[in-house]
Amino acid sequence: MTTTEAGAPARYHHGDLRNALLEAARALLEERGPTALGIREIARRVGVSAPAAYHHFSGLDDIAVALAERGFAELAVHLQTAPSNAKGQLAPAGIAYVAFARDNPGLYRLMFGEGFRGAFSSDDRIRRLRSDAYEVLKTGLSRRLPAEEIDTAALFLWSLTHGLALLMIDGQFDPGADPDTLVAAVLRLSGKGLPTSTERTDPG
Amino acid sequence: MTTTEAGAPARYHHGDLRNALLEAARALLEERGPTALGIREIARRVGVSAPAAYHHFSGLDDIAVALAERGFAELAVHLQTAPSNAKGQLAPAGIAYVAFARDNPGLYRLMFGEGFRGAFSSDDRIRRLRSDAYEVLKTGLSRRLPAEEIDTAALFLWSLTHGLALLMIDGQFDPGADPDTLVAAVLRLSGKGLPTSTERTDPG
DNA sequence: TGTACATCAGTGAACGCGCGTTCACTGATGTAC
DNA sequence: TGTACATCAGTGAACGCGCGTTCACTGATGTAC
Repeated sequence: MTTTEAGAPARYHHGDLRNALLEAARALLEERGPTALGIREIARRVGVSAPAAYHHFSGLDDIAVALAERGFAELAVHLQTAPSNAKGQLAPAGIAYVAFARDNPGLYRLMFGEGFRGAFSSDDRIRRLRSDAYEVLKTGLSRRLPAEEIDTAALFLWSLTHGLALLMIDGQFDPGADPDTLVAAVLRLSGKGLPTSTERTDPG
Repeated sequence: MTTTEAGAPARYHHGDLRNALLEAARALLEERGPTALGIREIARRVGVSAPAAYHHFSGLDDIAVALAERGFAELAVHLQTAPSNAKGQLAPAGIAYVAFARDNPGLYRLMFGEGFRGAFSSDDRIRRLRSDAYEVLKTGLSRRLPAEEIDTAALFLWSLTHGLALLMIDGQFDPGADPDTLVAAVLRLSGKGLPTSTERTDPG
């Protein structure tokens, strides 16, 4: 009965093809990036013909959307289980956020539309998932900030973590020996502000 | 003699094809994104055969690199001429940075590798340009911060502006009536820090 | 001032590729009786 | 318990497309004498 496990010899019906396709797609995503996502290559990796995928997805865009959905769901779990998030501290969640992106760079890029901008912008599922994530962030901030500052603060935090995550996975700078330490140091500034800063904006 | 201007009737030699190709490529970039960059389409827009481009570029990757080079050069000018940057204030430069990305979203994405990750990561010109930009940022900070804090502060600022720029050009949130005001408000937090923040990191 | 010629910057045709998707099909499964 | 049959989940072949790039070529340009 373990024949279904490892050395399963090409049964006609796969049994869990939808899942298998998504997993293969995800591996492809991490190996070659969102731009390289393709139905034929995904099917090839699963050992199935390309048209078989159409019994489970309406097309390539649909696969991309499903991957992004999984990504957002995982990210949410990741953030909610970040240590001491419950105490109202932000750094642990920020560190977890960046860690997720570093662990799943291809997926993270896909989640933000790379390669599928057209498909995503017109898809309500994606829009919903992103705004859900954003609401979680705002809720976290609501414990610590007056209502009228929450929107700006949330955008500030999201920008910082999103930017840091992307710069890291793009390899845009030398992360030093311990990337996590660097992330923590940068996030610490989000509480302290830049020292001796004196920016003013012109009135008018 | 003005025949060379507008209604120029298909001369065999173009005269300034390299430039024309880059400009057409840039328009394409903004219309359809880095993923849609293609030699055939670029040549088509200029009204020239595709192989003609090979007299000026070694291939598609080379065009992308040239575009990114122009982008970084323009961004640098944009930042250096930001109002009151000379006074050591950071907000104007930050606002200019985000404005550049908003004005050239396709180009900005390309500059950070979208669609040409492979080509860019192995290209020294790009690497050099990015680290040049980063040095400019650090120099700006050196007027206001002790040396040992500059690296972290620079990464903090770059992450914040990069993230904010991308979230804006991706249309990830409602920018409200005046996007510039929102950007200014977010950047202001980079000096103040998040109010009532008390994050600590565990020792060990 | 005129002409031969090297060089430069275009051309159209073609190659080979891999893609997403559709089609008519067939093998496997499970349910009704 | 056995059998007919609907349904589901695969298959291989094919379509049409657009791409990057190469090739042999030709028209235009400019320089040497």
